[in-house]
Amino acid sequence: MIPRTAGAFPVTVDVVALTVRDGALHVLLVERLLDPFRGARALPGGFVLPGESLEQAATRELAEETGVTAPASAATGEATRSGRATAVGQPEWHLEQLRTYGPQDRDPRGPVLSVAYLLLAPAFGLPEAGGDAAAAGWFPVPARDLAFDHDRILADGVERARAKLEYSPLATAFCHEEFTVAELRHVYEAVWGTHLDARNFHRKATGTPGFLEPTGHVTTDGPGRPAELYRLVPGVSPTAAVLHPPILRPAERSA
Amino acid sequence: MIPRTAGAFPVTVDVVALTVRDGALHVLLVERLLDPFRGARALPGGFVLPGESLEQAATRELAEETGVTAPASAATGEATRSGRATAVGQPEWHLEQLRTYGPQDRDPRGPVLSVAYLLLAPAFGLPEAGGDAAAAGWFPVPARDLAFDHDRILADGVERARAKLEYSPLATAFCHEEFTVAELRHVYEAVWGTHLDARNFHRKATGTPGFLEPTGHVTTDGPGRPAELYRLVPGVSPTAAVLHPPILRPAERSA
DNA sequence: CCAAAAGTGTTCGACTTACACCCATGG
DNA sequence: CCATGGGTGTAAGTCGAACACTTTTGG
Repeated sequence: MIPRTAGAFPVTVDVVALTVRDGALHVLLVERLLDPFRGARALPGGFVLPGESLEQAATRELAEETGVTAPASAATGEATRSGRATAVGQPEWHLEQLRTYGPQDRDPRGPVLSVAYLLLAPAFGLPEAGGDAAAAGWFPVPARDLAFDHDRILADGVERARAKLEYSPLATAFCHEEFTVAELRHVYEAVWGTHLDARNFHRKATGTPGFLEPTGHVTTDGPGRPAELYRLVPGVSPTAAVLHPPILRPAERSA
Repeated sequence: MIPRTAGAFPVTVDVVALTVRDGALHVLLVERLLDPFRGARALPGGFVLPGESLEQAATRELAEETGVTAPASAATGEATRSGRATAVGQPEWHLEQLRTYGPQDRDPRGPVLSVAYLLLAPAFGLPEAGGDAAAAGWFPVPARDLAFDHDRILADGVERARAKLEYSPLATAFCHEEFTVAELRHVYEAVWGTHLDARNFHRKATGTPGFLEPTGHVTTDGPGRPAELYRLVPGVSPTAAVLHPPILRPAERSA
């Protein structure tokens, strides 16, 4: 039924896993144990196996290479799968398709198609490396000299994350379930690399409908007045929902 | 070198080709001559051949099934290929990757990966059908009961186009090289399905930096004062550039 | 009491909107 | 001259930026 002239291509998934640590954006990278690019750093990823969906392949490769796993019981949206990592910090995930690269001129072994995914998570520890990779770790963005065309894929993933912070509740994907407005603001500042006015941000974030819901709890960390804790309004998808009005980055409005 | 457990997947490209005709958004559809879904309407597309890039496959399938061709001499951006159709109206094209679907549960013949592309062009006539398709034609959006998962792909493409009109010069891709402000406004109105105030739109469009450049020419079509002709500022990519401030659709600002 | 962080009120300027008004052409 | 569409001026409302100010904790 499928024409004989049609090519069949090996397909890989590569995951741009981003988090905010120490006030800066970090990406999850592995060191390659096998050729090609042995010893180089790369995005976690690998070949899609027969019978798998792309998202299944992405979560499987992430588990094999970095030890981060998500149970199959996770709630799943249209283009988004959310899970809870059973590894260390038990953070929630948000996985979103980025774009597809190839198949020509990106792998020395021959034509390979790669479907890139963007994963956003709060900071958590890395349990172990495994599979075809060693020394999984968080590296500050931008990272350089990655294997294959991963420099470009990383740049595309970071740009997507930056853009989506503006008009979606995506920033909450970098926070734990309950968070303060200041923690949320630190996410915006880290991803955009800008400084935001704490007062105006507080009013804007709490005033945007469909975004933040107070939990009634407070934190008393460090000096200063205790902050109220918020969560994303239940039922709202951090990757699919749209904020009105948007949270614009300062440079945006230089007309 | 590539592990034997890795699957190899047939890969197709499907093109969501949009244009504005008679004040409404239309999509280019073909009638399938072969099973599966023989006789059903579908997006133009087909299998990627060995040695091809995804964009090459997209333009080849478009040419085979609809007769619309673009020369290889076209200027090419990062994720965007622009061409000039040699068919009838000689319009410029803008091709942009949409997203990837599959490989499971979308083709009765088995797992098939499909990379969807979004093509935007000014209205032009369709020369002929060919290849595995007949009766290529423009159909009003939304279209229903398309083959495979093409209903969803079309919906994703239309939503992408609607969103990108706001913050990119994408609307100019639906116009010929020189166009009036009213023609540009009709594009926004057709894609969004809204009415815009002609006076305010004129000021906004001509006042946004990096968007419109007067050519010095005028049109004298029909009654009324002749309109000045504009073009997109040279060197600006309709798909990649960002407008500041954006052209927001009216419903957007209901806070 | 003081430092520090959370949260509120207020002012100013930029932008959106609605619409009055003028301009230039065909019939 | 008048209908039609192109283009500009202007005033009211809305929103974000900047920042003074109050609140609530720890030392």
